[in-house]
Amino acid sequence: MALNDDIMAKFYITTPIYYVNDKPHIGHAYTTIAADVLARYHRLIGDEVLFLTGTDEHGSKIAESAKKAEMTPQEFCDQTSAKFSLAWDELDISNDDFIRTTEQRHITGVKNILNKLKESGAIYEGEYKGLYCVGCERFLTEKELIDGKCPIHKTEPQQISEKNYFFNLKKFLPRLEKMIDQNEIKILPDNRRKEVLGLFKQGMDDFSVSRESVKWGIPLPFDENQVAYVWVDALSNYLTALDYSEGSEKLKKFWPADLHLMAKDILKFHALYWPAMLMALGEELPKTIFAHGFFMIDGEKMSKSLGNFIDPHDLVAEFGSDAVRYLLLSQFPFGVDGDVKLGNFAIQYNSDLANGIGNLTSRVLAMVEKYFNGVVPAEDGGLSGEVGDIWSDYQKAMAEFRVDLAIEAIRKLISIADGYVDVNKPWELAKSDQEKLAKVIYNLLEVLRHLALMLYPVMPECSQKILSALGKSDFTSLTIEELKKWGGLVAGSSVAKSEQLFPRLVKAE
RNA sequence: CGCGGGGUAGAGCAGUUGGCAGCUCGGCGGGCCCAUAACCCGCAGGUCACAGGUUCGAGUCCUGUCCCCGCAACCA
Repeated sequence: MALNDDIMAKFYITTPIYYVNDKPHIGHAYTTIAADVLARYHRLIGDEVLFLTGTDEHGSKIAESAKKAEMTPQEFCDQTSAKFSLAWDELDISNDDFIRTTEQRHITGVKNILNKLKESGAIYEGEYKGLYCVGCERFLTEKELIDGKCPIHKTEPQQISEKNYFFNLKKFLPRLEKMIDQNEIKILPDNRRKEVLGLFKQGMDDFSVSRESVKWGIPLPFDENQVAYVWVDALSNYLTALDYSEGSEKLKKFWPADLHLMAKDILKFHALYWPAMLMALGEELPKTIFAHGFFMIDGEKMSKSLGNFIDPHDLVAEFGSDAVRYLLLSQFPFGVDGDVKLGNFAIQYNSDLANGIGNLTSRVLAMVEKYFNGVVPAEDGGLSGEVGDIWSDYQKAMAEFRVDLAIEAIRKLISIADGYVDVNKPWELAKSDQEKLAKVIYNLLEVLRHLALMLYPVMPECSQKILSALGKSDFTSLTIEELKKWGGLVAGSSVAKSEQLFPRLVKAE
């Protein structure tokens, strides 16, 4: 976040690119929604945002899957990649770009990167030794073997070695360790940072950047018989989306990335391999790498064998996009692992969204209608202090990428407003004190405006509905300082009733 | 002794630098009638996994023990 709110900053945020060997599931959605919330928040505070997501489409697994589906690899990728795009549309994801590793701009960029790495001397030739199964046409690990044989073909794999190119990771480790240790490159949450620092102590080997046996990939520019190893290919997307080359305007404008967001499983690649590659390239390192946790579904790990992957599409169909975004992010603190009980979704939907946001909006707008014919009746500052405090909490949370705490702040604001109604009893004031009634209603309306603004990153649709009921739907031209200032609503302007934001779900118990 | 995370109210989780155990949901009791059978207040419910230790004081720091879960096989 910009320390100085009146200077417009850029904010480059990424999700991992998702591997198209799989359909989008709730885990992909979690990462992407979180990124979207942060991207939208940064737009709200006036940053120029580049929010990137996309799909990772190379590798022998893809080629195999395509074969099974009787398609060319490209057709297969087109089809699955489209499923991700569609899923993100359904969830109102506001990504500015969607990169696919089979796109020409990516292929060109990766070749630029590989050439540059080669020229810098970071890449050297070596031998990759392993157990190769002819039937599978790939290397197997020791642990895949059953009785020393390939579990699929029941044959003993051959011990062979192929020529490979390696990246000289070790050379960059001392400098990288120092930078991470001194938080020049921030790794969050803090326990993940410690985990990464622990890896340095265990020691790490150079990694291979190419494969000879894989055909579906990007050929090395200096050796056409090899294709780029999946991580070199995939990680590069953060640069190739900026048209990585000497004179790229996008690169100048947006690099380095402000935030690489991902789940904890691929932290190692982002915290070690990627920065080391960037050092070799002579590029700046990402400012922050944030690895969030995994979740379990009803106490069980998400896995293919258990078949408990959830399709975000089904959730959206049941609760709506806004609610899914809210519910997923409010299950547990952002960053740690947590358990998601699906049965709680409907309960929480009713308590937080229907009874909370929906009902508050409804009761306030109904009172304006009833007591003042839908006209903002006065101006007052009765709740400005409380709202200011909530803004502080909210912005602090967002600056620390703690989306869950931002939601917490929103909940608190709703609770304040509900309590304010109860204490002031507008229905009694209507009979005794019109002047005070006008002020009370004004304060509630103004709270609604602030609520809607804070809601915008998390639930854009609901936010828009509230703002347009208040006649404030166009806020993009205003700075955050202007927006969050108390008194945005002017006496005499008219307010519409809103449709039910979150219809109550009938408990299916 | 592979590395790491964790065991706090019926459920899901917070507890920052040690200073009176909190939040949400659920349960029970009251209040209110503007609102989506919504809202507000109060109550009950915890030996903070266990055993030691440091301290005026430990959920928090130290030592040990037990249990759960990740990482080496798909996977955010």
